Amino acid sequence: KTGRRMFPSIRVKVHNLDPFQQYYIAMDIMPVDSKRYRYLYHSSQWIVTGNTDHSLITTRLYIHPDSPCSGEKWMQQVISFDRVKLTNNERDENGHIILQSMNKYKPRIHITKHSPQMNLSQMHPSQPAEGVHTFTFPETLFTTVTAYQNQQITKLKIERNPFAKGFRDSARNRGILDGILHSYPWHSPFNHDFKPFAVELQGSCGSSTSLCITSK
Amino acid sequence: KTGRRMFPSIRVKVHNLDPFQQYYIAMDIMPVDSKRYRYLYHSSQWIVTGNTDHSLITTRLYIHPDSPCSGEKWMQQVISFDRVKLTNNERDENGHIILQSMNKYKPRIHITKHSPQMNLSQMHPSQPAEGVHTFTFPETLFTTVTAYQNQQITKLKIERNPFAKGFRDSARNRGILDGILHSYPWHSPFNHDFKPFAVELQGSCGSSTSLCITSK
DNA sequence: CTTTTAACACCTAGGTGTAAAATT
DNA sequence: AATTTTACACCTAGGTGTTAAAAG
Repeated sequence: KTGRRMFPSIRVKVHNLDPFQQYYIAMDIMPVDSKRYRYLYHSSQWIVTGNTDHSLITTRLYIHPDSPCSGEKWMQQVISFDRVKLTNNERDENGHIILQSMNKYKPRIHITKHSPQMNLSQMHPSQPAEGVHTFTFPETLFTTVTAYQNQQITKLKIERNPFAKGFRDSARNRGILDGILHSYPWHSPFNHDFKPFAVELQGSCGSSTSLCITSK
Repeated sequence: KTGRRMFPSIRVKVHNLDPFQQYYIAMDIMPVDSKRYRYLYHSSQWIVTGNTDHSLITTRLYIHPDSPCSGEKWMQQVISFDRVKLTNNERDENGHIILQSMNKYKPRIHITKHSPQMNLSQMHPSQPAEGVHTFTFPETLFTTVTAYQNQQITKLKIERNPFAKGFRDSARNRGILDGILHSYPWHSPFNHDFKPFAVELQGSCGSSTSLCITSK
């Protein structure tokens, strides 16, 4: 039970940080509703099949391994969350993010100044903590699964994830993927399925501060 | 030019930290003298062949990747520095520790409380900084090389380093290593050679504070 | 019936000493 | 002649979807 990475991983760029200030950057994943879904293969759509009580599980926070780091260095790089791992094991002891299968989720990015009195555990509750700036991107909404429900997603993963290279059949899939990639350039959990998004969209910007974050 | 790990890696246990205080733990490597050495194969010993000016190179600090971390968690685990990398490239830009070949060095372990006004760069100069506790272990003294000078060291590495398993010839080397291991249970750089040490020795203890560190 | 688990072959990524070549 | 660099085969370590079995 080691957990699984998300495949198209979350990658962001940050702007307008204070170059000389130290910051923590972290990610967590919030449910978008309290519904459980099922995929209808013949009609290629997700339908609601029940309810989920998310209030029982504490959301876990993934602190970016470069934290803490100066604003200058954060802004120089594309910040990748490709090492974050997801699990559906509610008793997980490896610090992975715990999600429930067949539910919809959306990742959040948190940025906060590095100060000793700031407890990182203050970052992830639903109520925003003082001094923590949180950003989400609508296009990163995804549905968790333990087995792929959609052959297009499977093909996308095999073709784009380097670790799945062993399943590539370049001759057969050539051309087929082009249309898929255009509408499904994104995302995933333990095993997964997700909504399309438009590439190069701007993410939400914190208007009350000078922090700004962009999806990349 | 990626640098090389040290093989028997530095592994320490710490005691008497404040469980609720945050600490940084780091390592650097100091020259033990200003001499350059050569190995005499026929007499199996190192002799002085010249001088080295270490004052031109700034010592680099390897901050343990778990830093910063609470005293409680530091004390729970064996702290391993197996990921530190050494290089002889004076223009290295990967943050590796820069050493010169055919010289003698000794690693140092630094522990300091995590406070925002503490600049980590204060840790590694020769003059100890305020609030930084430094420990060394005589048994970890080693000599740097680019090619092994001693067949016993080569055999030790092949037999003990998991990444060198491909060179093991269990039939031929069986028994030969026993005597070697008893007198050479230690250490290494880019490529390397090193002095013996007695296992289970206690390391130096900071008597002016309650910090205590033990080689493990 | 649907969903989850576990073992698996097949990859990426990177740490070894070796041996030949290059450097000094 | 001594030392360093480079490409290499051979490992460890770990991330894929697949598949059959297990669980519900």
